[in-house]
Amino acid sequence: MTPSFYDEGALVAVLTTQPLDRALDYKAPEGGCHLGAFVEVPLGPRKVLGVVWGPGKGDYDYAKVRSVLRVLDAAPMRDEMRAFLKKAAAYTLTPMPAMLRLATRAPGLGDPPSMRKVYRRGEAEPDRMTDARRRVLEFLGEYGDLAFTLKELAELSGVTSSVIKGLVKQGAVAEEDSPRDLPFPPMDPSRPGKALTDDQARASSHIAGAVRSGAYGTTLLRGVTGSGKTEVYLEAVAACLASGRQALVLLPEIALTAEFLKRVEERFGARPAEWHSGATMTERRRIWRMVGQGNAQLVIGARSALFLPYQNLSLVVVDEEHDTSYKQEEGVLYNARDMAVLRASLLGAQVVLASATPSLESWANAESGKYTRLDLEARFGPAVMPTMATIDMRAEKLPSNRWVSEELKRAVNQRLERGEQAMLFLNRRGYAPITLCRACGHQVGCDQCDARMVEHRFLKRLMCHQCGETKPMPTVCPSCEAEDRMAPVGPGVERLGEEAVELFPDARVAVLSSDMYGSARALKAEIETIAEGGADVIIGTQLVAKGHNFPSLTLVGVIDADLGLQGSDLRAAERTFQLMRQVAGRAGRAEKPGTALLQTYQPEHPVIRAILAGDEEGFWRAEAAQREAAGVPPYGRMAGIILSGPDVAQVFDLANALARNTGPLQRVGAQVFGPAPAPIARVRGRHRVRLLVKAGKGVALQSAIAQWVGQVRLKGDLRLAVDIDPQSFY
DNA sequence: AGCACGCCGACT
DNA sequence: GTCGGCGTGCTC
Repeated sequence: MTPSFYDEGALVAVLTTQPLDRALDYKAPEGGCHLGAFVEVPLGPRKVLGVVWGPGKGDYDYAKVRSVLRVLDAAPMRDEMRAFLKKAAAYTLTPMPAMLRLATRAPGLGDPPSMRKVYRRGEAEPDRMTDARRRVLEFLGEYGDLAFTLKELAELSGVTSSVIKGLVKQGAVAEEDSPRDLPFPPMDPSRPGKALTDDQARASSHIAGAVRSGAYGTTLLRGVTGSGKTEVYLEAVAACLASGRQALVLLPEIALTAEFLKRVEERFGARPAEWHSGATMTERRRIWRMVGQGNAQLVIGARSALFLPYQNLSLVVVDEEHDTSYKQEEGVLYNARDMAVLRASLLGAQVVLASATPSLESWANAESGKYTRLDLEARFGPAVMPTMATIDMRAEKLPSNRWVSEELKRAVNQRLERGEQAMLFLNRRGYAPITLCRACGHQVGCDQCDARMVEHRFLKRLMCHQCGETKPMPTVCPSCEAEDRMAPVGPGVERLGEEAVELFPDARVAVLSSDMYGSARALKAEIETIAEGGADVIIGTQLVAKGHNFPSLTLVGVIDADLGLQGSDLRAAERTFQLMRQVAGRAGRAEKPGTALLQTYQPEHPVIRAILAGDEEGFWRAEAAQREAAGVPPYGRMAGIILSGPDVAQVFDLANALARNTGPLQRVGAQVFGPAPAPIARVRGRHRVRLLVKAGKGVALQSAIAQWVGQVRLKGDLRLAVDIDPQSFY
């Protein structure tokens, strides 16, 4: 049993955020420290953040052991959180310091609570009363004992700050210090929620009961778009909050919309803590501290919100659980959906995985009984799932550089006549995916990566979708120097937008693509304007499929339904199925029934047929059988090893050395494939080589991989990253 | 991660 | 002779 308190001078092991491979011994500071305490320790000439991780090992020259400098003003990290970080690190093969960095992603953790001056009504009366002074005092009188900042008070009472300063001097206004990081307003779970159908009520009371039980459990909440998944899990959140415990709702970053937050605010009467990449440093610090003090009951956040220091977390909702953005693809490679389940299992908390189109992993876990499955079949309100049909593009005789078939064009025109919206979906950003020289056939590629550059006419530049590098559109071929022979090949949303303007001259056409707006905020504002009727024809990439509501949209045309089917990715079929279902789900959400038309060259393809038939169970079963036969996830295990460095030969030498010495892998019956150049073989000037490891389901893959890659030493600028359960195979 | 130490090329 | 390149190693 580890002691939970260390007296002054006792040896403690401190895990720091510095990339050392183990915790270092320190002496406990004056006054001692708790296990899990956030501390500042000396490391060489610097002071660094750390956490008291346990008793010191005592294997270091005692004369050299230094003392913890101070204990920070934050609640100690809980045992459960330390266990979570350890298990997550072991699972993802991430060094502990990197794991701790994830859990301390807020600035100024060591600072004392930051204060600011606030102003309220004072005891005294001013010597002379003026108009401006009267306005200030009347305003403060109206708000009783509330305090305001100088800026707020000046603006709200319509005076300059010097008037207030004058009143302070005379004691008519009191100036006091107040902590800058204020608690979040309490949520009120007793406010009435939306009326639930029987189906929804059953689901929500099941989850609420599980939350109250205080035991771990995961529920897969499956429901088509508009079936009321959000209402159901918000009721479970209400039950959790009502019992005085914390709840977390994870969303893909893009789905963290004002629309969603408004619903939450309406349900609980106050704004929850919002944790996302756009949050300012001040907001981050406030949320981190308040979550740790139990003064933020509900957090709505993107994946990293899972690493906040909750005190009594009892429910984690992972909305759109199939969304690939839950997988962090840089730095610490983790899947927030899986880590949510891990954290909850250590806590005795409930997880709700919500999706219209679950991942095959979650579907299989429900099939095997690891998760409880709840289905919401009835669509909320009068709308029904859209009618779906394919358009066989083999029969179409489209002129070159045209992508919209006659049939789709007619369908769009029909909607326009009725004053409804139509959407053309194409999952390709930019104007054209390829820029080709008509004289020599040269394709313009990125100088830093091996990716082709994509023309963005909107930006008047070529862009690399791998590294973001841009360059001006060349007028002379970089290869054969022929003049004015560079031509765009293939469709992108911008080009499709041009075609739509020609085909539908009287319609307002809007192109929605993530790179066309300066910020996520601007993009979300634009989506809202369009949803409210600001456009007749919407051209969009993948982002339109995620969570947003277009009430008068009744037709979705998928320009290239085959796009996701090619390629070697084992999840290609699943992705296409999910994306098509989600896009189709955009149509006809309100009173008007919708139609989805899929342009395809492979109308007989099993995935396309499954989408049309709406036979989801059939699709999952067929897909599951194929994956089981191939021994791939979720019926087998995989890991990717990405080696990178500035010199190709060196990177390949390292990869070959690994591929030759697979002893630790063979002992567990795992196979290695490769080395091969990664699909994008060069990114930002670094060459990338990939090895794939495949193993049986019950295999201790991580320890075998750790032993295996531990055989090589990384010299110079070579990097090795292990990706457990890779999502994309890049 | 930083920062020091140390071992080889072009300068005063 | 030395200034400085960045490869290697250490931090309790």
